Amino acid sequence: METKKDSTEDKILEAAKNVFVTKGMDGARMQEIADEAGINKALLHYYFRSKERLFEATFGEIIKYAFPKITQIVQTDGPIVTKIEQIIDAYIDLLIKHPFIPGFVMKELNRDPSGLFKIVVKFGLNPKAIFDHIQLAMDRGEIIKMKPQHLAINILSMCIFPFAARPILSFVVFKDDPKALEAFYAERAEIIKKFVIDAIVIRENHIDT
Amino acid sequence: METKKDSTEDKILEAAKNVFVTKGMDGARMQEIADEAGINKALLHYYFRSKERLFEATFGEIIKYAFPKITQIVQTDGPIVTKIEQIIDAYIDLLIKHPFIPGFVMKELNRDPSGLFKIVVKFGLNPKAIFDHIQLAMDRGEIIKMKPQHLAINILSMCIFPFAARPILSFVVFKDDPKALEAFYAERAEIIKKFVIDAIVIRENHIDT
DNA sequence: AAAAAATTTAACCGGATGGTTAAATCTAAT
DNA sequence: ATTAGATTTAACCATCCGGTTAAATTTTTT
Repeated sequence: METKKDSTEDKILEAAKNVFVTKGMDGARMQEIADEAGINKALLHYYFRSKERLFEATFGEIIKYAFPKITQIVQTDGPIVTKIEQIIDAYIDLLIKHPFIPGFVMKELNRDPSGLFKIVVKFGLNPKAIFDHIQLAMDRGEIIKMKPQHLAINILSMCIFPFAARPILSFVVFKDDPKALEAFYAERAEIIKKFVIDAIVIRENHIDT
Repeated sequence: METKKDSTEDKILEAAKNVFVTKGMDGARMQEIADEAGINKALLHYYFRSKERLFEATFGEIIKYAFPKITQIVQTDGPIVTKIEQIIDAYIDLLIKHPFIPGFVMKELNRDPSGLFKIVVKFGLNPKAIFDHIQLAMDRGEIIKMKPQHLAINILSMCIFPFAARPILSFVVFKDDPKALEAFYAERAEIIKKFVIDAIVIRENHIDT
């Protein structure tokens, strides 16, 4: 199941990713990572001196997929509805490819939120720019008015949560029917897009607050 | 900050709740729980023989708040829109009182999904009944049509996710302004209700699929 | 071929941690 | 007052685990 270069470092990072994502930082064992990488513990420390460093390297690899470049999409011109659709498409696409990211990121950021600062600067996250953009579209009358944060979180919630709560969905909603679960995920993009648009486009009988 | 009977067992459960919720099963330390309960480790094992048992007891206590009686609300008669509003109100109310439940539950169910089975039977969770109920309302033309699972998950997502992702919201969106974050949470119920209703009520210019 | 780097083996250290134990002390019920 | 249960103290054990080390072996580079 290897993907890129088969170098030992990559094998380690790949193995670490698997173990850390399923077990978390606390639950992960260096020995298990070594086993999964097909090497021994000594070599593991030979490459990454400590569990801490290995985790940080792995976390960095994973977090890349967590915050896609929505800023890029937002910066283009065109109706905001189109941009929202693009963002939803991009996000769901990403999450279907990396379904375990949300759970992992939320778990670890809850454990130790200190890493958030690095992430924000590293990815140049600028939520304010996005919120301003949304606000502008609202002022222009493109969509109904609400605090931009609420709209953004509403969209992100519907995209991310179903993946973060995958075990619950899997067992409680789709009683151990993996096919049905995958089909559900595949439908999400279209569903969310329609849902959001129906909620925010302005119509005659809209009670605008 | 004690609430109910000040019995030792309650003190332990209260302390265990705090520690387990913040540190998780793996990260929690028996010594820390004993300290937090104001007792010693020996007495801790005197009441709950092992960490495993203590965790299970605590988890049971916590999980009670995770799946509120939406079934009750659903079973009443009246328009489904009203019921949806009641459910959102109930859920947000609950989450504001217990903001750390979502993160904890998702973390632990991800770590060991085996506990889900017990929960489902214990609480008599019957999602199918809910889905059927939604489907019926759709067939009656009360709201637009979509797979009931999507509607339910959309609503739950917008309710739960902002709490599960609290650290991200706190730092990235409301840069260390706790007041703003609390205000945001307080607004959620109204926002979600309006959002959902605007998305699902039938209007003339609705493109019904 | 020689040198350097990568990898293995296997043992070990030390600290943290879950759990136990035995004796002593305190508290509440009989 | 006696007794049983609750609680403390303090030491202890076994295990797990992150990390180290030294030597041997293999692979790669020069």
